[in-house]
Amino acid sequence: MNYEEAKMKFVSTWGSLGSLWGINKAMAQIQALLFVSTKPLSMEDIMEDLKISRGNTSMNLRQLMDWGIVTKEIIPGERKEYFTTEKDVQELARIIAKERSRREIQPVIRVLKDVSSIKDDGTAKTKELIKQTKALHDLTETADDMINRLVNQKQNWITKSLLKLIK
Amino acid sequence: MNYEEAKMKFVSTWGSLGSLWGINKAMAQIQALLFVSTKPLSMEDIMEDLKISRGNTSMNLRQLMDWGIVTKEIIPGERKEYFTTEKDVQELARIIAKERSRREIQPVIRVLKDVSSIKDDGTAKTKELIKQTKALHDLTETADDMINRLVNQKQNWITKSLLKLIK
DNA sequence: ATAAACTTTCAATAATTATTGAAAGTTTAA
DNA sequence: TTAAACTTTCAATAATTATTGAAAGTTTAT
Repeated sequence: MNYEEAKMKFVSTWGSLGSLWGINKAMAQIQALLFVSTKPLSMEDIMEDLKISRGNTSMNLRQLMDWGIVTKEIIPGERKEYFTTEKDVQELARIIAKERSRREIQPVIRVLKDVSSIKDDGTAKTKELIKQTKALHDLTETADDMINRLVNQKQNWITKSLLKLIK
Repeated sequence: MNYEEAKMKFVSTWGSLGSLWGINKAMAQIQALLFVSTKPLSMEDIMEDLKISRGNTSMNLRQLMDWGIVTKEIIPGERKEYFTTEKDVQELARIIAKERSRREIQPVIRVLKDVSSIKDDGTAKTKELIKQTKALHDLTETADDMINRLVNQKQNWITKSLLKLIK
């Protein structure tokens, strides 16, 4: 496997993994491309390499910037805008975890709280609904909290946490 | 909010959250419905409650069974098949984490390993590709391993882990 | 062996989501 | 102020994914 093959394989695999962290294919591929690039890339560069349209590139770059994963780089003397992504994997994990929590997990926690707070009318089915949604609420909230703690220990969080679990 | 409203709210929220754990809406809604039901439900029951077709119900129940989340319940004297879901949230989390790891994370880890193992031809771009995919490989592998350790401590894993992290 | 009761399969269709491309918008240089 | 260089927007379209429903398949009771 040569450089180009390996790069394409990485970009497309990372792209199809997008669903795992809740973003679309093009968005994940753009991020992957920037992630292994030695220098900032222009919109032209990205369009050409991934064979996607200008509009698509523009929209997905904007989304990546909203996530805080990609930043605009101004190169003096150049008219074009250039883009780079966060290169540190741990910082990347931190940003992604935080955003997913905010966008998807928090709203669900709120619904679970509402549903599990309905008035207990004494029937078995109401009791079951309350019990089960409460259990789900507690699990979701605790897991979310744990992940946030983990990722907010900026330095080497995974290694540290793992050590604590093993000992 | 009365029982029916609360139940529907829970089922539809959990359904739209399906994407978070990598399954489709109907599948997540069926699981949600079983999760708060006081008794096993038949295909009829599910179709009626969620207003989805027989085919859809059948296919999604099969998938839930493949995941190991839902099981068939034979009720003596009854011709119909009945279904129940795992009711314990921690066991549920364990199953989901394990399946997602197997289905999605492991294949990606393999690709990252392959890509990061290409021959270093000395160029800056090859060095960058190797370095970055190796970092991603290590992060992904360690995170996956950590999650597996966490969820395999069947009893109260979240609480225990959290305590270890706080102290 | 037959038929009723039930489940599965899968081609057709619908719904959703992503992508394009061209027009409108913006910025910069002269 | 003009025009070139570039980016954004968004309606139209394409691609993907989910859903239906009816025919085929299976099981059970008689």
